[in-house]
Amino acid sequence: MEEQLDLDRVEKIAFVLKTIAHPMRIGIIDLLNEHEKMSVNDITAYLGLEQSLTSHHLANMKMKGILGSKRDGKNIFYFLRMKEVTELVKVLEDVDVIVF
Amino acid sequence: MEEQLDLDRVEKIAFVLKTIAHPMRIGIIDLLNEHEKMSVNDITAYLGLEQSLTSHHLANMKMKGILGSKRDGKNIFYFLRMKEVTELVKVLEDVDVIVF
DNA sequence: TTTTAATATGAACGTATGTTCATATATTTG
DNA sequence: CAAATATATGAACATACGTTCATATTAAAA
Repeated sequence: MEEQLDLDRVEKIAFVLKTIAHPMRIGIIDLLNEHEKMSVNDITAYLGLEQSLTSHHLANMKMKGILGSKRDGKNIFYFLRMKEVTELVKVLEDVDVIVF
Repeated sequence: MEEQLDLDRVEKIAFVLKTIAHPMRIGIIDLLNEHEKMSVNDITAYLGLEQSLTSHHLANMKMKGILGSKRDGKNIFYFLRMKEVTELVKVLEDVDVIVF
């Protein structure tokens, strides 16, 4: 029936979308979808970014509940906490878009 | 196997996510998912925004291929062109998040 | 053919976001 | 403990984005 806008609801949804709406963060999600957990170093290598930038992206997604992390010796391993985000990627996999 | 980052792919996916990652744009998608087509006036009323702001959001999503529009007299009706976006909303519907 | 209604457009502005760089912290190894 | 390795942090900066406001365009109605 969709009578009135549910602000909390749309804000929540937009919040998650906003958090993952970045090429490198999609890359991270893909990787963690196929690897269970992964060190910052390995993620950095895969993305081809600077260590610091990768770390910022990871911290951001962790803070917002998308990822989790666990230290093991010198390494810190990140993993997917909000598994649903892989669905988002899957939905858009075959969509065709004109990117600017 | 996920051996190397496919930049075009993640950029495409991020592009769509970025385009819809806003509370009011989620609201618009919901509305057009339940109504087939809708005038700017009605969308504006539903969202409780200024006419101009609604128009900007609509133009943005149209330009990027998410929406389409068709004039009928004084009115312009918008409709969903990229139907897949409703799936994105659906996936996040029941996720629980701490929004800041 | 002037007025009203519906919508679009574009400049201006503040805020949020992504990136870089330099440095800090933690853990292991020699 | 000193050095090396892995990661985090925070300031600074540029750019992108959302919003407002004033005005333009288009179509219908009076």
